[in-house]
Amino acid sequence: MDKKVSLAVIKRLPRYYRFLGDLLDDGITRISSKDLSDKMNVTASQIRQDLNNFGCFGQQGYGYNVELLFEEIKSILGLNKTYNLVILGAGKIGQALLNYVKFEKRGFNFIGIFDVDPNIIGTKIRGLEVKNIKDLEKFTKENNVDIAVLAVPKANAYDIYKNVVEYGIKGVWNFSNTELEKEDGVIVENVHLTDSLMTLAYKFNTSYDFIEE
Amino acid sequence: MDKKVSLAVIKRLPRYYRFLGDLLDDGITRISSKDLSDKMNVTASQIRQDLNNFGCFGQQGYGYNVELLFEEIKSILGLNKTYNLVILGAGKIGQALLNYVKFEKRGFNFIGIFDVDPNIIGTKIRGLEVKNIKDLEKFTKENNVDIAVLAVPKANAYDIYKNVVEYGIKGVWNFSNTELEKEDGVIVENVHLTDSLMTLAYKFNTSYDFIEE
DNA sequence: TAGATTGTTAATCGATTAACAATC
DNA sequence: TAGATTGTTAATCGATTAACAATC
Repeated sequence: MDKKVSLAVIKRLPRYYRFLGDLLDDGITRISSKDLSDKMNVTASQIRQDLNNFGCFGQQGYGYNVELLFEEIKSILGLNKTYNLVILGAGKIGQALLNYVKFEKRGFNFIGIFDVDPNIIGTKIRGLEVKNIKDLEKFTKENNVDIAVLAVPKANAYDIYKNVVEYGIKGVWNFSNTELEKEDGVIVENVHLTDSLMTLAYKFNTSYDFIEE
Repeated sequence: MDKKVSLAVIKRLPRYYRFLGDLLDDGITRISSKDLSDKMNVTASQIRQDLNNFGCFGQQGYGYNVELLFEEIKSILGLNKTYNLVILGAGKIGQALLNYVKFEKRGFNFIGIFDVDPNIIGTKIRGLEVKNIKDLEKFTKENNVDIAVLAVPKANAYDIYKNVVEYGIKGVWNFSNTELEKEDGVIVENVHLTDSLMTLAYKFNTSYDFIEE
C-alpha cells in the first residue's frame, strides 16, 4: 500500500473495532455505513473514506459484513499477532496495568516487570517477580521484548527511555509525564493523564467556549 | 469571548503549559515563539495563533514573558481553582490514580472513593476509607463533588454513569472502556487505554504506512 | 429487475502555515 | 533609532462531507 494513512484515521480504528465487536455480540451480521454512522455519531462518508484507506470491504446494495469487517480491522490494527511487554516501574500504575487482564486477552502479554526500589524487587505481582531494572539489558537479550511500558517517575523517564532504545526495544507505551524525543525506528505512544485531566478542567469551566468533539 | 476555540487548540494547551513550566524551572524569563517552536517541534505561527485565541500575551520585539504566559495558560486551563473528585471503583486503576500525588498538587483533590465489593468497602487507601457506592448519592448531597472518576468495569459503567449524572456531578473522567452518551451540561473526558495500545500496535507494524505526528 | 449502498471523485470546510504591517 | 518579534490577515494544505456513477 502506497498512500500514507493519516493519524486521524488510525486513531478512529479502535473505535470502529469496539463498535463492530458490540454488533457481533448482539448477533448483527450486516450493517450499512449509514446505520453504523447513526450509531457512532460520525458521517457515513467518513466511515467509507476511512475504510477505503485499507481496502474495499463492503458490497454495493448490501453494506458490510460485520464479522468480516471486524476481522479486517483486527488485522489492520495488528491484533492477530501477540506482543511481549515489559513494565518498567512497579508502582501503582505499573501494577494496575499488569493486573488489567483485558490486555492479555488481546495478545499483549506481560513477560516482565522491573523497578529500582530494593523493597519491591523480589516481590511478586500477579505471579510475576519484580526484577531489578539493572537486569533489563540481560532480559532483553534472553527474551523477545516488543514493547516497554514506561511507568516510572518523570525524573527517571529520560534515562530509562535511553536504555530501552539502546537495548533495541521498538515500542514504548509512555505513562511518564515527559516528552520522549523521537528515535529512528522506535514507536512512542503517549498517555498523558495530567494533560487529559487539564483538558477536562478547561471544558469544565465556561470562561472560554469550545467546539465539541 | 465570542469565537469558539477548536478542540485541537485546547488539547495543545497542556503541552505548552508543561514546556513553560520546564523553562521556568530552568530560570528562563523570556522566550520568542520562534525559540519555543524549536523546542516543541511545532511552527511559531501555530503557537502565536493558538495563544491569540485567548489574548495578546506577547510583546513585539521582545517575545513572551515565560512566567506571565505560564500563569495565563494556567488560568485558561482552569488550574487556579481546586476540584473535588470522587473515584468510582477501588480496583487497581482507581487506587493508582488516588496514589498519584501530582494531581493533588495541581488542585485535584480526591475526597472519596467508592466500590461495590464488600471485601474492599471499609478498607483504607491512602488514608481514605472505601465507601459503598450506594452511599454516593448521600455523599454528593453532603459534599461538593466536581468530577467523578469512572474506574469501574465496562459492564457497570453505564449504570454508574447514569447515577453520576442524576446526582448532578458535572465532570466525568472516564477510564472504563465504553462510550458514554452525551448529557447536557456534563463534560466527559475519555481515557481509552486499550485504544491507545491498539494505536501503538498499528504503528508497530509496517504493513500500512502512516503520517507521523 | 429495482432498490440499496458502495467506492470514489469533487466540493467544502477548517486548520495550519506563510507573510507582513504594526510596534515594542 | 534599528532590530526583533508580535498579532493578524491571506494563502495553503489537508481532512471532512457531499454527490453520484458503478454495481451488487
